[in-house]
Amino acid sequence: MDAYHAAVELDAALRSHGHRVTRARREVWDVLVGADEHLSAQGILDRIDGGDAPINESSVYRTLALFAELGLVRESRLDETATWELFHDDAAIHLVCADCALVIHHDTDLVHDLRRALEQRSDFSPVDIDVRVTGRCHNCASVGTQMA
Amino acid sequence: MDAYHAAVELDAALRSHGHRVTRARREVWDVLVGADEHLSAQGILDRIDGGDAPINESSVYRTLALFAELGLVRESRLDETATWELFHDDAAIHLVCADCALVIHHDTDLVHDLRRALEQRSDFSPVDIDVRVTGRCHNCASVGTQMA
DNA sequence: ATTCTTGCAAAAGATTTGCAGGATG
DNA sequence: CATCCTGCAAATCTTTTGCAAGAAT
Repeated sequence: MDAYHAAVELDAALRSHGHRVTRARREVWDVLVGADEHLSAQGILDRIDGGDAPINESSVYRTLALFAELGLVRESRLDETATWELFHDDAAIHLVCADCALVIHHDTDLVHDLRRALEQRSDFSPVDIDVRVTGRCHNCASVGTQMA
Repeated sequence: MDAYHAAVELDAALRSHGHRVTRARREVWDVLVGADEHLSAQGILDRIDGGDAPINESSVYRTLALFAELGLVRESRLDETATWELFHDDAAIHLVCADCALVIHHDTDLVHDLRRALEQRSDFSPVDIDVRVTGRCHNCASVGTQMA
């Protein structure tokens, strides 16, 4: 998503629900659009500080809550602190290295399989599927092997 | 797992790693063995209070951290507060109702499939797979239908 | 102009930590 | 009896909230 379309999307999403377009919201949005990873509230703040005038912590939280409500972002609680990323409706799952905390995005249609399987249950209608795999990335795994 | 075997397992796990068997650890363990759901630290405390002398909050946290380190329990962060349950190496995934917060445990070997698929990647060795599905349970889904 | 948002500071809630006394091996 | 654990209270950290001033429509 390029900057122009990102801005238009934010604008439309906000206005169509009667919300105002403010600097805080644009800044947070820009950071999320530019991020290749999920970011914590602090991570977002840090990346905004690098720019011009700072945005207050609480404004970031309020903005993220609003974005989530509008379906623009998704909140994860993979770790002790919450993180956010742009919403994307794909089959990505997260592979988290237990040693170095590297996060790999991995696409697999097993998520779709799982969704299909769940949809056949009469007692639960799935909406959101979140898969987190903990393990060891290539680097950390090979370090462990050398020590053995 | 009956009470006898549960006690023996805890005893062995602790002693084999040089840790002592204390009342706090037994109490927390008993609660977890008897629980049919994941419990928060507070939930564990509440269930202990019902018994005899109370156990301190911080002891519960320290105990849970130790249990997790020994692989006896698994910590989840499905919600804003962490919850714990006995470790069980099965294919259970969690179905969480977005409306009433009901949690359904669902067994599916798609988790094993996913593990197998991941093990073929050269760059990541999976250890733990955690699947959380948000959606609507039968009850809440039918309420939504009636309103439409 | 009106009402929505922000910044600030304080509050709230969960989890962690230091330390002295008590329990365990 | 030497050391590990616990309880207590205070600290820490993330997230939330009230309120007056500032910005957007």
